[in-house]
Amino acid sequence: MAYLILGQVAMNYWLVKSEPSVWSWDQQVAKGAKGEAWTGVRNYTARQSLVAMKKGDKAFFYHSNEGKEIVGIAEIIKEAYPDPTDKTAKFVCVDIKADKPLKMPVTMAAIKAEKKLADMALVKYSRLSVQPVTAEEWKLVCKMGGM
DNA sequence: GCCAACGTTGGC
DNA sequence: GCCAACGTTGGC
Repeated sequence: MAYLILGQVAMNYWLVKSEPSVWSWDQQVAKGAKGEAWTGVRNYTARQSLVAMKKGDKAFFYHSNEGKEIVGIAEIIKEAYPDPTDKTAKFVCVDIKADKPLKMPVTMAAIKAEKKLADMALVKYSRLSVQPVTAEEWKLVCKMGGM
């Protein structure tokens, strides 16, 4: 059932992945409140999530390949618009800013070890770079991250 | 560095 | 529209 908080639909939660050698959490933090365009997504499943993102939604920031851990929480500050780096004009991007780091990064190993997180897209669809996170998953990962 | 998973491309 | 070949992602 959908419910309302102060007249707004409850926010949605997401997870975005980046190889830290390409774009890291620290680089995201350095961009501050004005954030940065999350470009380069070239997968239609991931695109669906980008389109569904609303301003104010939160997203886990995951480091793939190196680290393999959720390191921080980002906030969507601009909803989907055409990705300027996409010559085919089919794909979109959003702008995100760093919100806050997790006190303790939550590793892929820790997520796999937690039975309640077995259905996370991060585990089931390991190649998907932008994905939804349920409110239950969000809460649990935050707790594991010392938040 | 390997390779499984899986999305995309292109010949038919 | 099918499907084999190919390319990419990302965990290990």
